[in-house]
Amino acid sequence: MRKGKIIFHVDMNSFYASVEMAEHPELRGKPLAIAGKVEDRRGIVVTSSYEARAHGVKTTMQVWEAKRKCPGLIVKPPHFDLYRSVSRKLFALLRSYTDQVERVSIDEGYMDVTSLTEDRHPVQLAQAIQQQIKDQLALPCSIGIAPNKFMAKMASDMKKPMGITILRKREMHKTLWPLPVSEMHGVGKKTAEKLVNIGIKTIGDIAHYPKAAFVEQFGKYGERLHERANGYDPREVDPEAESEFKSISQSTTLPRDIQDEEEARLVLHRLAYRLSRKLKEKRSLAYQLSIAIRYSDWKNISRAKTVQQPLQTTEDIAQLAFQIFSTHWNGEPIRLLGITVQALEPVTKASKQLDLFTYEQDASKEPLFNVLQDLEDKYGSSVVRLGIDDKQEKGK
DNA sequence: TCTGGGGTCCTAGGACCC
DNA sequence: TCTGGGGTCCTAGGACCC
Repeated sequence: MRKGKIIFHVDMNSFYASVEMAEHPELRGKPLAIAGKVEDRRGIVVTSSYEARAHGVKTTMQVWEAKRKCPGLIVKPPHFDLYRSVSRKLFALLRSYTDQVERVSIDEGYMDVTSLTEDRHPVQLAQAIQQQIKDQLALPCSIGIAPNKFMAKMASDMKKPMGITILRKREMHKTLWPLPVSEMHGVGKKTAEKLVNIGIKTIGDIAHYPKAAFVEQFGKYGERLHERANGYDPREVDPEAESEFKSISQSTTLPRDIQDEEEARLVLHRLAYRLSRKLKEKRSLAYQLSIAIRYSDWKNISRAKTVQQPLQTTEDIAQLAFQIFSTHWNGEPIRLLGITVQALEPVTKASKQLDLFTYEQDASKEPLFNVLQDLEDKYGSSVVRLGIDDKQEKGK
């Protein structure tokens, strides 16, 4: 006979803002927002402290609007190197309890603590972890405790900051099922609308909907939603998952829309340079490249090409990206350009006739670099990811 | 004077092959 | 003499997540 598993979901509260407060105690208790590129249209709130949220500050809000809602708001630029380094310490701390730790992002992860809870109550273990994170990193977190990943994730969301929540299967009817579908992890704005339109308003409504009919309407995705709503989620905690990346991308929203092919070429070259660096850091080659264009009306297109000779250098990536670009750009003003590489392969396995192990020269020696640097000085560099600890607004 | 950047997974159609 | 089925690869787009 087998007992079920016990899974923790550890979710840092308001991570970037909390790290800043840990680093700068004078900020504690104040309304704080982290925002990139305040000077142009890319200047939006990445995350904010609970004090700021109390005034209505939200992720993705423009800085001027956030300040209007919260006049005392302190705005700081993000320090990603710092956040990454704190994140490494956090996960080292979690791994000191068990190697069954899966990092899902800079500020959240799952732990399979089944074996640790044989002689220890899960809540007591969660308290110990939470307290240690507080003591050593001066950071608040919430921990969800449940028999699977989905329920643990939902649980960690229920009490913030510094919450510990157990979600049991036998109590789903009063904890999980009354929640609106929009609160369900995996249900976004579009699906929530569709569900509500056919009378499915709560997670319980999903759970009780006839499964076959649900799968018919929503496919494989629907099947998973239905299973999860019923408390079933077979996904294992996978410590290796993070290293099995499938694509790498670089994109940038331009400070102003551009309509000039030469400017686009320079931007693509700069993206190619960064992408090439990432590929080399990860010791990978790519066999597929796609570019993304967002037009000023927010229409997105992507165009891909698979190649026989693997890509890694700036010049190879830039050349192919520009070739695809020039055949597919419709001439309208461009808001965003991006390059993604896929079909990746470790460099060690790749054909060795290609001299790809050597790194390119430092970028500052590239003749194009100065031009690109000028462009960047003029336009600013790319920003960051948002939504740390925030439930992204799913519309309502 | 709207709305960033980096990912994953799924679907669906067409090409091509046997 | 209007008619297959299965498999794989490639491409484009969309939904979702943090």
